[in-house]
Amino acid sequence: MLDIAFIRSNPEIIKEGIRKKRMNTDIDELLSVDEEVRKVRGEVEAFRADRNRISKDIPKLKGEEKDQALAKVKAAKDGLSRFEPELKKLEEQFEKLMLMVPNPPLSIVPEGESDDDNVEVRHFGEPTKFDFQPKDHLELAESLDIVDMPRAVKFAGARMYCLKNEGALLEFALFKFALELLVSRGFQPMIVPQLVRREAMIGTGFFPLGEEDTFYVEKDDLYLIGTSEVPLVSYHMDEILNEKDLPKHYCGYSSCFRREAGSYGRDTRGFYRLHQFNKVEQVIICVNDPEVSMVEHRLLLSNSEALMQALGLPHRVALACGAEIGQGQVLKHEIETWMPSRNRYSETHSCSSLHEFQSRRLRIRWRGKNSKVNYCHTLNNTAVASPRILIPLLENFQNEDGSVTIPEVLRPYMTGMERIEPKSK
RNA sequence: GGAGGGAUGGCCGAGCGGUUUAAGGCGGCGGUCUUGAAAACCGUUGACCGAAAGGUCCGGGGGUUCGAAUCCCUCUCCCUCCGCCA
Repeated sequence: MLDIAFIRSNPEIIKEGIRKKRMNTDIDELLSVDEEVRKVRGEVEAFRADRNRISKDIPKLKGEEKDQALAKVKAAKDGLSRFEPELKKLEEQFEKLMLMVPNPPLSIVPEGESDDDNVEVRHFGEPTKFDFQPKDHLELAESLDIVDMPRAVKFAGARMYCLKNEGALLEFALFKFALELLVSRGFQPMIVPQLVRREAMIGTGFFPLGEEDTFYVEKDDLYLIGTSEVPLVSYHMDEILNEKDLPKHYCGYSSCFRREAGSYGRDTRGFYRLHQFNKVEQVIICVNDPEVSMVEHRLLLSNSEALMQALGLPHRVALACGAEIGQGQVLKHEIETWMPSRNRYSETHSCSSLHEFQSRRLRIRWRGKNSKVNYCHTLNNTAVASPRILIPLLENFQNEDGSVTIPEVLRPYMTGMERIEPKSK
């Protein structure tokens, strides 16, 4: 959510942001409702002021004077009953429209229509060359006996899977490694609720636009999170934080659930697009200074790059173009990792700055030395998400004999194992 | 699931129909003192909308009343006991 005062005085900046993000939000409608709300609110407040002023004197009055005062209050109340329902209706409409307004992207965000227009910032390593015919990750995983998709689909439906044997161990190894790396860099590890209230979904900006992509538990009116960003940011909802306690650096581990509505038939093979996966996510809450949050953004990015470098996975860092940036984000970098079977770099990490977008919705504020209260900035980035990360890991580190070499940094978490060997059938 | 109790400013906590303009404490900020700090003392300090006048906010929503933090209904959450259970 943005500041209505800012929208009011800079509608062209908002409209330009909408254009750059290739969205279609009607700002003029919002502004006209805003004007109407303020007009009607003025009426209502005048009647309320009347009522309050007259009521105050009533206990002191007697007889005819009292009757006159009561009549005046009645007139004010009649006025209120005329305008209050209208105000309420307008305010509801206003709130609804405010939730739709996108955060304008920073000027450094490139123009573009799709991820083909993302701009590479730097890269690590080179696309892997094979002197044999490489297998894709699903073939590898099946021959290594570390996955069972058909059985998962049998009892849980499409886009479901079971990781087994070294696959299950590998996932735990990745998460343990990621958590230890982040903890060593001062991030606070968190295990968080994976079912949340609607408020948290709206507050973090996933609703109302992303509602179709979310699993809903109707009986308890709770939603399954699509990322631990939701609980980690909502954690400080309705709080006023002290400047000395900022920035907050969190790393949360959770399962993530996504309906992937509208993606039928896309990325159906293997580990790329699934209804459920696990992820270590980084979240930062800091003061609302764009320069400070830019420094934090770079920190988030560098953490994930360090992790990918330690794993030895070839990847590139790309600046996401306008159309690829979500409603609330002002800046997004992706880490795209080389996936031989796709013969391209594909997204494994998404690093976002949201400025005040989430903190305004969740009322997360901070108090500075001058006692002034401001909204915070929030940021987030993937540390590692599995099984998607297993695509480049299995594919890039496969050997001609069908085995897969385990990255050295993960071996301590896998009883020293160096390779996963194919199982003979 | 059953029975009771509760939710008040950044935090703790009083108030239970009209000088509440929400007491008091803690914390924050400013000052005195000090080489500096601590302690002590003095002052100051709720959030939101509005250009202002003013208005709104005592968990959310609704109601009673001339007037509600205060009374009634309802929802959510927390605590205690019982039941069930990992």
